[in-house]
Amino acid sequence: MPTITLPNGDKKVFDKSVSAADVAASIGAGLAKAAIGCKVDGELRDLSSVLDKDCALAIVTMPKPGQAVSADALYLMRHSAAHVMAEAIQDVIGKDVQLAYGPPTENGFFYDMFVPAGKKISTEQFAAIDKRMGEIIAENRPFSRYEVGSQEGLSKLKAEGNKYKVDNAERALGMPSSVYHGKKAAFASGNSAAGVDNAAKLSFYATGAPGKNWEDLCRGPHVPTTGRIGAAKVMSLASSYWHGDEDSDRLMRVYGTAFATQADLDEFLKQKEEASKRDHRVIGKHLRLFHIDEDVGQGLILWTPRGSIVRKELQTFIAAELRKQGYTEVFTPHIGRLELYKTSGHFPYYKDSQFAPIIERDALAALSASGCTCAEMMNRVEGVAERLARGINERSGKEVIAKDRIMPDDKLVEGFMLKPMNCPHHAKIFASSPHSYRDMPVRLAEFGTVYRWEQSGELNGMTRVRGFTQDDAHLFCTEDQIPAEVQGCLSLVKTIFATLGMKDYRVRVGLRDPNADKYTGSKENWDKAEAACIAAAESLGVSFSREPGEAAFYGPKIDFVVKDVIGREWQLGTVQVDYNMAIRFDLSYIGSDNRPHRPVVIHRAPFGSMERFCGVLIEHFAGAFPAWLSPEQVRVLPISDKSNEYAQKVLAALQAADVRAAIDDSNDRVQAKIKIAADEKIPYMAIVGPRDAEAGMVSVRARGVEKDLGGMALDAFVSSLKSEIKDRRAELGVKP
RNA sequence: GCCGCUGUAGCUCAGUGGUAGAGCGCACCCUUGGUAAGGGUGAGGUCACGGGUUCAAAUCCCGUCAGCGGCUCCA
Repeated sequence: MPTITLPNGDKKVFDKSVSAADVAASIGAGLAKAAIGCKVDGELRDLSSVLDKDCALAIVTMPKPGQAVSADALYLMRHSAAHVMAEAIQDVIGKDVQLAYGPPTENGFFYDMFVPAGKKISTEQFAAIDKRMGEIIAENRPFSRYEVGSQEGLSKLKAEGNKYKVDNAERALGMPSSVYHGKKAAFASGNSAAGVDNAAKLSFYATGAPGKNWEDLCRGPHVPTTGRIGAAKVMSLASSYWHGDEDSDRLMRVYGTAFATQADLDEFLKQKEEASKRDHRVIGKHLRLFHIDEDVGQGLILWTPRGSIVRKELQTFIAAELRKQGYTEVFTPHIGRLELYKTSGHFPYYKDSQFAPIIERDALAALSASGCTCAEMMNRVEGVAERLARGINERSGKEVIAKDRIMPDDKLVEGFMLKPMNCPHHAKIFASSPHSYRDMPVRLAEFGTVYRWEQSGELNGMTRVRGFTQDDAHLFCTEDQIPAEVQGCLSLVKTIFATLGMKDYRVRVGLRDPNADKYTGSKENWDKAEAACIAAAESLGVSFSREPGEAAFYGPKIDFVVKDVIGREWQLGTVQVDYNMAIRFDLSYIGSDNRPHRPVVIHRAPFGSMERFCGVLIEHFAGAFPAWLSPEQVRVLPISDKSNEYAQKVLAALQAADVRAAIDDSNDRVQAKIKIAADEKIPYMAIVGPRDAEAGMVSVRARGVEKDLGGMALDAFVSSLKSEIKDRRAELGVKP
């Protein structure tokens, strides 16, 4: 006798168990028709779910025309569309394509599958797959759920010979996987297979009739019939790894999406296309902001004159803020000896993500004379590295700290490394002179360029590169100073985001994993540092997430993350507390007790890197920078040659006021000049003709405004613009 | 690094086995025009690079490099 509570609070009592569809029908024919699923006590379920006890029920419906589709409805459609796509692919490519895992995602769904050798899925088959999906949807076959006992289900899947589905089933049953033994196997529960109760069920969904139509192991839920999938489309291909484990099987991931209506799908595709026009790689080329040249190398940014202005303005801006906060500026070279990185721990441990060492000339000549090949040379370098990694002195057999691990008579190949981080150089500056507690904190800032060997497939415009300049600083402070210093770093980030009008970011506070013991430093220190990070994040006034396990092994951190136009997330600013570096470099300061103490180091980069930040900023503004950042702030447009002379006078006045201005004295008509300047996102146009010349005026146009603002006296225009630039205003505000 | 796709003029792209194309941009000429592209003429290409198949390759095949979308990674 279940009592069903509806979202509006109404209660319905039934004298026997009913399905959610029955309940919908009892409310109204319209609801029954629109229903595609339900939520029972907050859990999304099939519409056919049987309700045999009291519960709260909400019916999930297709939207009415003009109504927004609910996230639950989209989830059901996309989860169902993944089945339809998988069936279509098996029809088009072959039944021997083995399905692995196919969940809904933020904008659609994907299905990972193993494609046997000799077969492949390519975009050329998309049309055929789409067509077959359309047919399956048109057939309006029911999604039929059936359950079998766990042992029976497992035998069934094993007989089908698809180890991925066996793995899924075992995970669903809380068993350790019998087929996957990779590095991510640990998450399976500790139950033994023998302990699994056959009363536990596995659910399957047939797209049609069980035993007759296509089916898949799946926990559901789904829409009632394929026809309830409004519109679906296969989107793209990628490779993926089973369990995300790169040592494991490589799978093919097929992405698709589904929407309630074809119009929604078309709108989604259109939005994607519009977003791609804001892409910093597209705008950067069009506005000549940066260039990447094959001959220079992938992931290496060439800042063109226009882009360099944007970067320089940002650097000038932040440098002024740093002076206010008592930073001192330093300069350090782009390379350092391997010794330095043995101390810091960058070499050899992270050699896969660094450029190969630069071997000294004499060593290179000696190696070359002895017939040493390049490969052997690396072995010589890395042979040392291996002994270092073992941390054992081969003679004494004792464990030693990093620097002492090299035996004095070791025929070490000397060399340098392109710096992957600035901190070792800064640590050496700190160590170069004694410090009293009275000097602390010592804040060393540098726009330091670092180089990292990112995997080629990971490179992306300005946002993921192999050489980049961090607006880096290291704050050497006492334990007590951590909260105030972290606070200061965050206020810097806040100032930057506020000045640029960036509101759409999220903040992650990386904390210890409570169950791991990989962390450097005492528990008490960590507690204090974590509390300082959380308090600082709270003071930002924006929501943030606490992420246990996301701390670096050397300390907690606060990261600022923004999305690009395609929806990918990029980390920009970061603040990290580090207990480790001072130990590695044996840094100290003299306390009031006249004894040496360990400082704590805070690494921080409010922009993150100039490259990534500018890339994100280009997309944020769609290339339409505020006046203070614009490479060209005003373009002077003479009506005709007859006004060129006055235009030159206007240009000179602007330049004398440090305004970045240019003149368009081509023989285009003024209409064309306006179009060109608008395309180039120039903030202001000063149009001058004989009338303006006579009155000492300019006719002003502001970017984004359909018609001209009217005439202004030249000096009023210049001074108004100057103050807008000086104040770094985010909006264009010059008005007659 | 992995999977799929792509690489033709400075830019955006057409060209699918038979003499390399368009628009924009650029140069020059005409036009001297008051608010989102006036007109004409012209220059510009080892069709990413290296092999192969073929009488013949931008086009088909193999390899390399680079770009794009994902995966993995990101001290």
